[in-house]
Amino acid sequence: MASVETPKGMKDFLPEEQIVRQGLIDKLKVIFEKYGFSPLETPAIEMLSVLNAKGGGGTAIGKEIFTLTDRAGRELGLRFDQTVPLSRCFAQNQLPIPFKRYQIGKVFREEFGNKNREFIQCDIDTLGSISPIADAEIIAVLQNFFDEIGLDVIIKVNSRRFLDKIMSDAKIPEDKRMPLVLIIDKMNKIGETAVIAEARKLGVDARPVLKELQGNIPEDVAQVLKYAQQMGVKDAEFVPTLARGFEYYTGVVFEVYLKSRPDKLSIAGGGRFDNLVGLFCDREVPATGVGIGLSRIYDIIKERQKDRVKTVTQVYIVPIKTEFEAVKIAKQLRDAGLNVDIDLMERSIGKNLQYVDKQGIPYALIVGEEEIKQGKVKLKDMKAGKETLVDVEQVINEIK
RNA sequence: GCGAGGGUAGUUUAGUUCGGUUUAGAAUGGCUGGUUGUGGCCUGGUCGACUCGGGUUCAAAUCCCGACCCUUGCUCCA
Repeated sequence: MASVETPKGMKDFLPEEQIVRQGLIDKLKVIFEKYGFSPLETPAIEMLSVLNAKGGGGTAIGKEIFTLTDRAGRELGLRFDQTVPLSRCFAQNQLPIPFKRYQIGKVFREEFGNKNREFIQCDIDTLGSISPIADAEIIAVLQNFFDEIGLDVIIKVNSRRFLDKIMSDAKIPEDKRMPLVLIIDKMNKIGETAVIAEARKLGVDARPVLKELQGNIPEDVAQVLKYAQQMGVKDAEFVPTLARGFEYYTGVVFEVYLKSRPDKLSIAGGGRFDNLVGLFCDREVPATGVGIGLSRIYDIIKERQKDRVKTVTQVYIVPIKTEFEAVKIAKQLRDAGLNVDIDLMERSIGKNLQYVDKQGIPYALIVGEEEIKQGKVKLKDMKAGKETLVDVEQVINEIK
């Protein structure tokens, strides 16, 4: 027998789980489209040079890219996010601005911590606009989605520009700024003392920077929050130590955390990346967007999921020596938009009902010779245990 | 990648202390029968495991070494 194992960091999602995950995706799509974002799909594999474009992923991500080589010797890599491919795609095509798109797909990172090396990211981005309304819309989408799935979150907002200005005012050498930003980013996790200690290891005195951070809310963040509130956002707030790891961010940045676990992993993150698209073409294209960590959100909500559904089937047809008539009834129901399944195992009626019960299918449709004679079928509500003799039209109305 | 703890059927697990008393036991699950006009209960049968490789030994799931994988902390990020 061939061995059965999935590669490190890759896993299967059985129907029971995938139904939940797809439900989340469906909700996201509706909201994305409500805000005027259209679907886009880019390849999972990109030229390595694209993924490695200067400033593309930053130093941290460089080593995390899954790389491969095709037979012609071309150096390729699996996308580690969807923002870099988006920038490449936009630069390659003549697209009108603002270009608002969403993309839901798998991204890959060969990370140390070995957990999910493959995970789903749901991205929305707006290219071509410098308006704070564009950033506010992104935040509003986040609020809308997390409200809908019932997660209590906090949306932290800050500005890279603001951080950079403080750094340069404090005369932090250019090459130390990014590392220092990353240390400050850990503030709410490790605390101020540890941040100062780590910065000292870097050869930098973080104290004047931290002091400056206590100042007023930066103008760009204020603008975005103002519009966001007008759009109904209530959980967003200015957090001066938020920074985010990618180097390509240039302005406002935001990150979403569970209110109950604000020091844990973020479940969505994004911001302005006004220089990224410019790496792939001659003109400057301002941009803002967010990546939502669907895999992580699923991990959170799966624990509160109780009666888990194992199938999407709504009604299961149990023929009793009436297979020929039954398949036609299945077609009628399917044409009416129902999810219909029919016995393929030639099981007895008892075994069929056992199967229906175990799968959690809400209705069984018993199609016997007696019913056929009357031009009817017997609809069984599995939960209530009640049976009614009805015609096919009524079945459709009942289940819908 | 580093530190710590683990790895027994699809899943949860007994057995590992102190090598032999076990054809590795159970529960749950899969298939199937009791039950070709009625499921959830009951009951019979059946399927299915010691992560891999080496070593010690008369004898290894059990002890030793190595690899791999998992969990957790660090790290990183969605």
